[in-house]
Amino acid sequence: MKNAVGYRVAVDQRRSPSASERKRDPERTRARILEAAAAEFGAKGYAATRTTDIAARAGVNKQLISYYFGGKEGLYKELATAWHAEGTAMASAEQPLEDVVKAFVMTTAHNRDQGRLWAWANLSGETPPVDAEFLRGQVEFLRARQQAGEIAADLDPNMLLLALMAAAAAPLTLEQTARQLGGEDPSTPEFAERYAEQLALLVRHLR
Amino acid sequence: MKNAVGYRVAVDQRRSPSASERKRDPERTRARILEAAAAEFGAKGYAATRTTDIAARAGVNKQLISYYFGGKEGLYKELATAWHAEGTAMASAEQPLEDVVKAFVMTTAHNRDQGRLWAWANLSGETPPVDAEFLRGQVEFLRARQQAGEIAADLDPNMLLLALMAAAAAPLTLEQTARQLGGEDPSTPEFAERYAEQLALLVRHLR
DNA sequence: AGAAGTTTCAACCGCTCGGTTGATTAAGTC
DNA sequence: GACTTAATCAACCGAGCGGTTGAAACTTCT
Repeated sequence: MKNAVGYRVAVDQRRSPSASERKRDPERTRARILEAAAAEFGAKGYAATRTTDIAARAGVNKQLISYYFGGKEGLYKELATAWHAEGTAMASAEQPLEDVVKAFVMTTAHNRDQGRLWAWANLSGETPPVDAEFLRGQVEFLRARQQAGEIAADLDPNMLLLALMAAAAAPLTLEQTARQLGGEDPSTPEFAERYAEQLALLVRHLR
Repeated sequence: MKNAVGYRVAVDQRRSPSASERKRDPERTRARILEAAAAEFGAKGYAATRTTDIAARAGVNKQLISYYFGGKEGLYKELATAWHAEGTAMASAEQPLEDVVKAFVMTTAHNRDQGRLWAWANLSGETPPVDAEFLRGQVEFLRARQQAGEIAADLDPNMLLLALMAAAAAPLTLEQTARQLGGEDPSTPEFAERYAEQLALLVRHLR
């Protein structure tokens, strides 16, 4: 079982009091910390995040961060090296490109914390937690769609993927500029919906 | 006269020794600090930047940051509220859209520090240092191009601008992902050139 | 040249923050 | 129920960082 952040949680259930009412529950604590950390790191970036804030949000003592993850950095790394499963799945099918792009946007719209983490990592020069596997798959997908005549032949799949990913993540990565632009809040599901629609429209013009 | 960062420098020249050989030169010092700060803030973001590093890079004593800018935050704000002149100019003409997009990419390719600063600001939730004026101008430009039949009628200029800006800045904001993608260094002028070409190609398909 | 003001610097200060320590409490074991 | 082990917490610690201080070095003015 995985929680929102993608971590194993409460695997074995053999003790009497049900997991939810136990006073001490390491799995739950771990999960809480991870969730809080994703939110904090996502919101402020690694350097500006305070371990105290993570602990407070998780409702636990800050020492537990060291206890479970070996400190701030360990916690961050755990977060960074672990979400692969989520996004990877949705790729590679024979769906039309526009649907894939739409899904892309909606994925970033939920999982905002993950997406922002990815953006932070990119800016700070870390190798972001997206395996090359996934990227290659997406490029191949684009190439296939191109061969199928769904994308103009003069476009380089690599470059196109880069542009599309950036565009899809724009409501996250350029949240403030987006807000300046339309006056509305780009973090709402409604905005994501409309934006996804527009991007889909855009790629439809690429054939 | 303005230096690379856009600040007034060496305004009056009435003292005997030429500015370049003076031992003490407040304008030069200010300019050096600003340049170093842009590089450091751009590279690591506000929180992770150390004033010591800025001073070292500028080759001056760190106290001068307080002396001239009232501390780290003052320095940052100075940097943030000041570059308008640069980008604003290049907009609004009657050029074809593809050329504008190309120029967009190339602008981010030079001025990397400024662009990264903008990206950091966006992520950290500050209102980024691009005045609404400029953005409105760009939207109007897109609308005009649309009316001229250069862009499909079903696209919303606001959304399109957001997507295009994100895409144009991708080699900056998604530098690491871009590197993973093509194996090559996305910070080189050559890459920017090719990427700009591709984006231009892309928008050409939007009509 | 000498005074006055400006610019620069080395040393220092206080605070914040991540991490550690050692005690306390709950859970599992026999 | 005693004993062992795991989980949690409050208090403390040292490093690192941004900022301040006070004096020295340079410029300008008269």
